[in-house]
Amino acid sequence: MLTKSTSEQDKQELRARIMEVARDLFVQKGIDAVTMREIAKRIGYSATSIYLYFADKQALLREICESDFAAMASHIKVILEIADAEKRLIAISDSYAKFALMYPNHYQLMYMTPHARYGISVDDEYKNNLEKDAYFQLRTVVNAVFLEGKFRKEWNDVDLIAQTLWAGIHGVCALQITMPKEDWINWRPVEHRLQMMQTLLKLGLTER
Amino acid sequence: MLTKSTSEQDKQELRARIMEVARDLFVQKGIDAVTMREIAKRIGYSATSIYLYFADKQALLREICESDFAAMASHIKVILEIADAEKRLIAISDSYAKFALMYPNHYQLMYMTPHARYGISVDDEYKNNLEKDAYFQLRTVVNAVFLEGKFRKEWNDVDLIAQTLWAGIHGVCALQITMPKEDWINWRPVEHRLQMMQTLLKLGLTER
DNA sequence: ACTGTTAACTTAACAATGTTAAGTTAACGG
DNA sequence: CCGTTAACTTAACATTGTTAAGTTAACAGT
Repeated sequence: MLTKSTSEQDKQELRARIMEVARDLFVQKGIDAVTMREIAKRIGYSATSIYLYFADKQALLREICESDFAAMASHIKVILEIADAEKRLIAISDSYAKFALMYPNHYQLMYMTPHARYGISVDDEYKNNLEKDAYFQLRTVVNAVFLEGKFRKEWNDVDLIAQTLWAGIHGVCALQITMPKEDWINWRPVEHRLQMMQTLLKLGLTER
Repeated sequence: MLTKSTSEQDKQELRARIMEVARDLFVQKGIDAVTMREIAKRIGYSATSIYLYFADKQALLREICESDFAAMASHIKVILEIADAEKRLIAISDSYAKFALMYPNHYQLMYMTPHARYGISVDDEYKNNLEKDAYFQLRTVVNAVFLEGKFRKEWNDVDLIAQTLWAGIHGVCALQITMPKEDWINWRPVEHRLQMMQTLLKLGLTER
């Protein structure tokens, strides 16, 4: 406002700042509860300035989502270094859940918001990419364990296995985020629920 | 509009009609995308008339949710007649998933919307009630199976078991609803994923 | 049949929202 | 130092949830 972001770098920085502030607000108050004017005030510009950097609110949201998908994948990526495939699988599941519960609102944007409704569509760059696609990471690890012959014979569809594992962890996290303390349910600690889910899935997959 | 709803019965009917129409719109377009004026137009009254029957949009939403919780519980209730406890458990899980996938938008309102954010809080009448509380129904059946000694010894916390089972089924359904066809995931049919989830959980819970 | 009274309903209005169009002004090139 | 352009702002619009102020339908009593 005092000075204009004229250089390419300044513009990129301002763009990034808008995304940061917007994500914080989205995450804190919900997408529809955040106004463009509020975002603008926080970055010290007028509301309409945002439209110089993003086509509209939806586009802003979409970019935030994409960047969060990447953040999650990079959060998980270190796991892929682990040598033992089975340990890798446990670790990736832990890591996924940890991300979900540490950043519940990011997670909500990414995996609990009906994408079609908000016009979210992920760029191709994020698909089937070990760096940027968390599902692909999981599938890859599941495949490694599968190739080592660690699963019961009846489980021979790697995609099906990965998707079921995903659903299990997602279910625990999503319920925790949606109904964190509905008093009529005698909730057990989310860590216990996660632990149990992992154990059940593992027993079902591997024990003979 | 031509005639006024003066008798108690007329008023109740109009109230119910508002809820019906509003639910249809909510599930079809999302809560925030539906305007009071749109609901009003469909019932043939002015927008402000809705406020004669519901305090505000949030209150309307809350009542719809409550009524849907009851609908689900009643959908599940017939299951409780099944004599064999283990079969009852399978059936309740099938029935839950069936409801979720048959009425994805109801389900979304009920179990995938952060309740706090929309000020949803369920009336006491729906809690710990075998007629109206689906979680309580599940917990009851889990308890019956537990008392028959069908679970492995290490699983001795009935709430924990029920919550983990719930999370498993919920995870499959919720992912299906949120990302029904994201093309970069090689989705297996949701029926297969459900089947596998149930099998894994059962193996983990019962097999020695 | 008329007339109040009341409760059901409508219209008008408000502040707030996303977004566009029209103005300003800062910065850089000459 | 001036003119052009791109960055930014102000003004404005249609739409939203909601409230306040009006209208009118229905029923009760004469």
